[in-house]
Amino acid sequence: MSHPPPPPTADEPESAGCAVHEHRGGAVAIDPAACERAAAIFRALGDPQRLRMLAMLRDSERCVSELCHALHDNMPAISQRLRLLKAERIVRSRRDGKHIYYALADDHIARLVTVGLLHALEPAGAGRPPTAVEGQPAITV
Amino acid sequence: MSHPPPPPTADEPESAGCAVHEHRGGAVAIDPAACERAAAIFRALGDPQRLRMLAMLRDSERCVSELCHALHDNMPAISQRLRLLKAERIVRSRRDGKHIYYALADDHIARLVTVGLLHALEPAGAGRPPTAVEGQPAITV
DNA sequence: CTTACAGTTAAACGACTGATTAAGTATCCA
DNA sequence: TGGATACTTAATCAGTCGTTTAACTGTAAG
Repeated sequence: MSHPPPPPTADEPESAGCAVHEHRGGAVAIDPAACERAAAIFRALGDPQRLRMLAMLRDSERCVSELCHALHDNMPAISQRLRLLKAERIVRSRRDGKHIYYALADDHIARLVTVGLLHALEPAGAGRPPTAVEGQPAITV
Repeated sequence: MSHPPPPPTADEPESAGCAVHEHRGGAVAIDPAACERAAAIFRALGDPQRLRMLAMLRDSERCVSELCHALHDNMPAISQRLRLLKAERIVRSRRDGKHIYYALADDHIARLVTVGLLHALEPAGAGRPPTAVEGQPAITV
């Protein structure tokens, strides 16, 4: 009792209240806005149906009917997913006559989809753990 | 009316019912299990709080108290998130006395986190669109 | 202008998620 | 053994997400 957890104020006090035995410097220097945006992208990728769709679009652009047929789903469902993906600027759309063609917005998305799917295909602990020693060079992306 | 959309049977008929004007071969050859797994990973990354945590763990392993302090959140909340991440085999845990240290499970996760955050930092359409012409070499990851 | 095709939008509803509070487990030290 | 620290688990509950049905918009063809 007697020390309720401090409400999430957005500063970085090294004061008491949280009895951590021994702190490293606390290099939290992560841009919150970037986290928010990246999480939104990941969340949009975090659905099997949407991911399948994106995996298809990675190869080439497709119109909605094609996606419907390939994914065995009805048009409103596909359209809703496309709308969500477009709102996150993950896909682009282009009209051609009666058809609307969708494609990935940029290469980064394609890379994310590919890396994710590759990881999913590999055995459980394929990439050896990053050895957790601080001071190793940053990941080269 | 008069042609209700076929219920999602799990085969791939090129029969009628879906009036697509002109199909490409339909190279849907995406492993559904891989999609499911990859989507699960993306979904786990798709939360700002969890992503911040993973961004910290990318640098070095941390115990729960450290994460609580750095992220300004209470322990059960952190613990729940860690549990979820561990269930998806995204983080590993190691006990040392009274403390439990968490780290990323492997390099792939670190790469995904890094790529996602980098993309989020860049301006809107930084990676030029992948030109959508089929036949270009596969993305080299 | 009317019909058919291609796609979007709206609204309702069930399922899942995430935060919170409280209680429980595990390890160390005196 | 008792207490304190470090962390986990359980249970509740509000908010969010995704699917579904139906209605609506836009384009081309006759």
